[in-house]
Amino acid sequence: MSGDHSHSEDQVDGGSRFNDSHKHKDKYKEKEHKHKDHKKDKERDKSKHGNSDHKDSSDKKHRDKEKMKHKDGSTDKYKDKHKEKRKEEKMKSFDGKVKKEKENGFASPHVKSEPEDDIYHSPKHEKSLKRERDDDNDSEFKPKKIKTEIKTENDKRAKKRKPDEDTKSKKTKNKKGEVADGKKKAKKEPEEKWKWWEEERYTDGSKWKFLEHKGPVFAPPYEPLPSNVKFYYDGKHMKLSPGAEEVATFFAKMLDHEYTTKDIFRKNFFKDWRKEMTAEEKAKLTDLKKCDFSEMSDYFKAQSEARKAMTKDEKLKIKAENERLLQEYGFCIMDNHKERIANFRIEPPGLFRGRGDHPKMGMLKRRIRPQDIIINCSKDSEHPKPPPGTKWKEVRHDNKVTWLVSWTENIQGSIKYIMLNPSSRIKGEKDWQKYETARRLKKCVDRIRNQYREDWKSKEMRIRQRAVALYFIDKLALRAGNEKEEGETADTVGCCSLRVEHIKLYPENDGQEYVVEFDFLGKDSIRYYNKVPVEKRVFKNLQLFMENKEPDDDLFDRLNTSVLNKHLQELMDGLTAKVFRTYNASITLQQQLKELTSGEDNVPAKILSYNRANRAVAILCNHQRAPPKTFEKSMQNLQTKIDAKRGQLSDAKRDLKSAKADAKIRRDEKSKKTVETKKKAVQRIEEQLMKLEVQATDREENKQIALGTSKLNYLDPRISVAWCKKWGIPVEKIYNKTQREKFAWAIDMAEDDYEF
DNA sequence: CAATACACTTAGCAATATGTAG
DNA sequence: CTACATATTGCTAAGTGTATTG
Repeated sequence: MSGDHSHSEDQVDGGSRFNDSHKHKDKYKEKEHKHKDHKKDKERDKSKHGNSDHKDSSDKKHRDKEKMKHKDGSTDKYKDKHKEKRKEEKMKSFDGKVKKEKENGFASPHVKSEPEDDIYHSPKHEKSLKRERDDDNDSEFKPKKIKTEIKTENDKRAKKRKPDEDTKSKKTKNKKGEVADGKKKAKKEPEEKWKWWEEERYTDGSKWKFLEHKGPVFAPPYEPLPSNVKFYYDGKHMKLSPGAEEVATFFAKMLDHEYTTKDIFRKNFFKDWRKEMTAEEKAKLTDLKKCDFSEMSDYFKAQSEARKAMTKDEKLKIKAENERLLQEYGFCIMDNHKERIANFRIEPPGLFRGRGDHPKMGMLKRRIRPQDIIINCSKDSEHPKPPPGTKWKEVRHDNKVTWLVSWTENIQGSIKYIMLNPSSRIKGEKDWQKYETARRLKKCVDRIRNQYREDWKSKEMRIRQRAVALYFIDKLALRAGNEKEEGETADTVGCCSLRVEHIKLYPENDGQEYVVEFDFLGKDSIRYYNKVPVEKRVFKNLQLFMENKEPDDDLFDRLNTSVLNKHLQELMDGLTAKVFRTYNASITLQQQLKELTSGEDNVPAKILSYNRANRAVAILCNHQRAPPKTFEKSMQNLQTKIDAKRGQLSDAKRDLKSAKADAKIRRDEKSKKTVETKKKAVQRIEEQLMKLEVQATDREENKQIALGTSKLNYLDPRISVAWCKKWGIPVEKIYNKTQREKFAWAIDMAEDDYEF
């Protein structure tokens, strides 16, 4: 870890900036909004600064500039965009249809390899290797053993696999045992956890050989309002057609939300609503302001009250029905194992609410029907049946992808998928692989850092830009920043898409030199605010990049994510911008744990240390949350508890003292015992008090920081597991049930000496 | 290239479940 | 038990990144 040099300090340092950021944010909050909707706080606050000072500095760096190959003065980029998403289907031809009888509601997967061979004839070579435990630095996430794989001749995509996975091919058939075994497990019995991480993985680019599922669960059909719930237009009652009424109810349900007051939201809604109206309705309803949805709104509120007030029995019934649905639709069979599906319900229709300042907010998200749905499953499985009287759009058998169901969503035209749960083999393998890639970066990060530092001096503008951007990505854990189409989404940026208006340069600030102030909205319109001192060369480069540009010009006009990633790919196999986030997050956790954990601490104190380490990462990655609505109150409650405990403690101490005095006089066994008991009591209370205090600290520090995202997505779980083992902390203290399921592989394989 | 299509990860908040104090 | 606080799960938008297409 020596290689992580000062970098780590920067990052931890970054912590203080976060507080600044929040102060800033809070101040802003007070100033600008009353805010009933905390979401709003995050929404764009275009700072007025940044416009003024990019010009004045322009003469300074002539020399710098002369050296550069500025192709032309223009700041154009690849900026034009227009998009129409539509996609065509492609069918792959597979022949051979073998249906197995069902078991457990699923056609049973072949239990031996023979049938497979029948189905997918012409196996070519393949390989697969047994994975090995990765406890040591050197291990790679790579198959170590060759496995049989089957390629279909007409499978066009067979070539897709990664080069490194392709390198050698050998034919080894060793599947049977596993298969037979797996089949048993796929049966009714709960199945002892399957350790997929001890098995070989596919190396031919296929994601599965057998896939069977029941298809999606559709949103419940619209239930028209009872006739006593009326809609009024311009004060007059008006009965809406079912189609128009449904859309109206979507709006009515959101009436309390602030965004129904937003112009864009209303405009988009009204436009889409009108599309659902009959001709007469369309003619009559011309002004949203004259629409009165209040009865509808009240009705839904009453409904939700009624739901809350349901008897236990009724609630149980609903629960049971949900459970039934889960059992029927919530699982699939993939390669001999029953696996949990993540999202088997189709998204119900409603009004789109993007995050931040979204140009499409309020648009109608339409209802998805069977004919919109593409099913993906294996040919030799029992295909899911569409609801009676309907048809799927398509049933395909593409084992180069992991999804079971897809459809195209109408707001952005993007594709939505039903996929497996994070606990599934297919997700877990990928996750594991992600951390292995980050660990490989660890081995060469010094080299890469040296290289980009060199590149700050390059005579080519694009290389300098690339190097400065990479520096930000590395040092500040910024996201890559793909370009987005204007007008389609909220205006947010990442590193490569930063604009001049998003940074401000201070040759000197608060006693520090070369300070860069970042202020922009990132993913989910979460504000990133940070002031960081940077190296002089970086600073000078930034001045250069900003020269003669307007605030809304791209800072890195000769760079985009694709160029950057191509470069990274050359530096290390599998390296992309986001690997830096994973790497820096994980290495920071490891370092912080090392630094903060103290052997003498008791369990709660150690856990506080863990949370603090986790927090350092969350800060680095800018994972924020709105302070919980009940935050103040809950802090207060905790404080009350603490005070009470303190009282208890002094009482107990007093008791102890008198018991001691008593014992001194009486000198008998009984009083000695009393002293011991009292001592114990004091100790216990002290411990409880400490626990509460620690809890208070933890909570306060966590006010607007979300730990979950980094824990789930950026921190190599083996670091946490190893830490738990090393200090004798039960892993349940760190990971809840879902998390333990997701990280089962890590919990099983990491030893106390694991090093990221 | 550059635009587009696609697949899959990452993200915060809302809804729901669970725990706990009264 | 209820009421409330807190933890967990669900939801789905919004990113990243690669392959395909023009």
